[in-house]
Amino acid sequence: MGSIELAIQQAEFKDVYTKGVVNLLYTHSYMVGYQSSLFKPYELSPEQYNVLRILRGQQGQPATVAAIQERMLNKMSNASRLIDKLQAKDLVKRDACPANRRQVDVAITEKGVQLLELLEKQVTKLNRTAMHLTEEEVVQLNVLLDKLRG
Amino acid sequence: MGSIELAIQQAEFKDVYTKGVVNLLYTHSYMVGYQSSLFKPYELSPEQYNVLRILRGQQGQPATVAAIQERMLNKMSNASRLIDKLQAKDLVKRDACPANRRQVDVAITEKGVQLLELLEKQVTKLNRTAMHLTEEEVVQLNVLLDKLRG
DNA sequence: CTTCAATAAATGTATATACATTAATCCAAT
DNA sequence: ATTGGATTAATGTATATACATTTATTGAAG
Repeated sequence: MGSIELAIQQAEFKDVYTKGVVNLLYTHSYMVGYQSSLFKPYELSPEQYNVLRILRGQQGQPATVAAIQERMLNKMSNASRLIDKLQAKDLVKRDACPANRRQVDVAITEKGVQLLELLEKQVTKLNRTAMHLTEEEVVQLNVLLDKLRG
Repeated sequence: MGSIELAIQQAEFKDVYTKGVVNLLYTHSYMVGYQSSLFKPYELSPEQYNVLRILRGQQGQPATVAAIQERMLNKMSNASRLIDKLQAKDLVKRDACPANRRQVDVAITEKGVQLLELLEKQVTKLNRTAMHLTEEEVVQLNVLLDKLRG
């Protein structure tokens, strides 16, 4: 009996694909649990953290709300309101985009950069310790996940 | 540039573990998107579907709310209210547990079994087509995910 | 120039989730 | 038998999410 069957106390799966999906959902929940507890003291959700990372990846360039939405891990979440939260915490700032007044330029603030740097160290450490895999196995996992999505 | 970097337009990851976590979150969102659209016509969430599966796995035996909670994929979600929803749709029923009146026996109804059977065929097919992996690769993925959680 | 479809972001609204608290019941110790 | 801590489920409450609608603006076609 594999460990996913044990974890959710299911006797057996109909097929490996179904098992794979359940395993993916369950493992996701496992990792998000870890991350959330790390972010909690800073009142940041995992996706908020991710948006800060996206913005810092811009090398100082701002990004439009739509561009952020596109790069978010959870495509369905609401970038506009998520940015509201980050702005309320002074981690990002919004500016009217001069070239196109429909768009809004979002950029990470100095405070955001500093929080991100602080968190990043902890996240990196956490990811290593929470994933009980060797580097080679993680590489293999990445290959499989990339292929999975086609 | 691997496909996860392309998908979220990120230049490069600091390390493979961080990449692995992001890849996991992103792939999860990909699969949930598929599943949700399948369940949508039946006004069922993926976790509600999962609870129906848990109950049917009981071979007719009811399960307590706590037992269901334990086996749910998302440990943090609220089993009690989720069961409310299923009960409102006549897919499960609640009965006082005679042995221990604090507990509530939850069981799948005939209607629930029938909906589950209908959905299961579609889910099985979807899982196969949405996961662009061979059987061997899925087996490998399952091994890695099980090991990941330690 | 005016009109109108397309686009970008924000907002409305319903539901789901996370987490704390409450209410009922059980059971062990006195 | 009574008390008090532990357990079980339900509920309260705030926030997040999913999805539709609205508002403002753009740019192309007439």
